[in-house]
Amino acid sequence: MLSNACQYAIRSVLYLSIHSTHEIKIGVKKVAEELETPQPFLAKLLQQLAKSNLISSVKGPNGGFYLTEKNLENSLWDIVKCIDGGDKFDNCFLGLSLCDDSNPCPVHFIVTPFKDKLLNDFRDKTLAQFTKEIITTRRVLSLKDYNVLEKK
Amino acid sequence: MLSNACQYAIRSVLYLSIHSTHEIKIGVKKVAEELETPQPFLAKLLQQLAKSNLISSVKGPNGGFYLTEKNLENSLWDIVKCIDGGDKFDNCFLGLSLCDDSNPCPVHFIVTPFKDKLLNDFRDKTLAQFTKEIITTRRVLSLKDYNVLEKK
DNA sequence: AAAAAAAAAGACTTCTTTATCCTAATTATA
DNA sequence: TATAATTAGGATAAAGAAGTCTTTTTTTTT
Ligand code: FES
Ligand code: FES
Repeated sequence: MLSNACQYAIRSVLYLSIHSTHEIKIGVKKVAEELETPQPFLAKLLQQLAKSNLISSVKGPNGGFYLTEKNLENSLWDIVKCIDGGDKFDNCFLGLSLCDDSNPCPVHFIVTPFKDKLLNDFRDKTLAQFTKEIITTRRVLSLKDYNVLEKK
Repeated sequence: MLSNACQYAIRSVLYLSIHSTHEIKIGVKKVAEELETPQPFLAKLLQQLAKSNLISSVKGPNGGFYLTEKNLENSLWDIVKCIDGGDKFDNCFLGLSLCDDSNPCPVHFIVTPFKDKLLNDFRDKTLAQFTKEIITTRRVLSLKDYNVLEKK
């Protein structure tokens, strides 16, 4: 559904949203390590997000990426739009050129409620809200330490 | 979610399920035209489906593809398994290496109910049942004539 | 002012998916 | 039996996505 790139981007922004502030900037290297994503590829994505003012960045020593209060007012949907484009959820699940209630494909009414719900969630919640939920409900952004935990 | 190839395959099988019988076989050319899919590409897919005994075929004049009673007992999921592989729905929506209730990503509990429902629908209904539904509820497999209809 | 650390930018490579083309094998029918 | 229609199979091409590498620019620190 979402491209690889977009998945990386979303997880990165959420990561920054949790761990960065204006004072604590985080470099690509760190983010890529924590999320286990290819570093140079992620760098491109963060650049693109920064260019679209979805995240903030500062060059030079102790520089890096971070989110401002304003950045936190954006939604996950803004990230998807930036990386994958805004028509990502418009397509018919079976590849019809148009997804439409009046010409529904055989799985249309199974798929659309879900798409609508997801789209709403992505569009209506700010990153700030989303992040708060992530923290209180202990959602994970990386399975980096999963094996370690299992070994215990 | 599903690959292009798999979407074509599903629509083709449903098309055959509606329009073909042992007596009425349908060639790739016809199917590709009706569904507006690239012909040689679709040919490959139908070959693959035939090889896996999901559809039947006969060569030569008046030959083509069709579904037997037995073919109709298969499910959409069988088609997905044949073309995209059986792990298609296992992946985490945000790209974590594992999708799992005990290490849920931020959208896990939004996404999984849908995936489960879809997977059940795909797995539990036979093509025969599915097709019956398609006919009684007038679902569409192609928007070939959509523009024509609009023009009227 | 120099050096070092980081992001920004662009060119390039690799991999996967999608799609096409050509030839062979099979079968009905004239 | 010859011919034509049609699937089967293999090789190849084109496009897009994913990922890498190198150079430039900016900024902090010494
Ligand atoms: S028409 Fe296929 S999902 Fe809406
Ligand atoms: S863990 Fe991400 S969708 Fe299940």
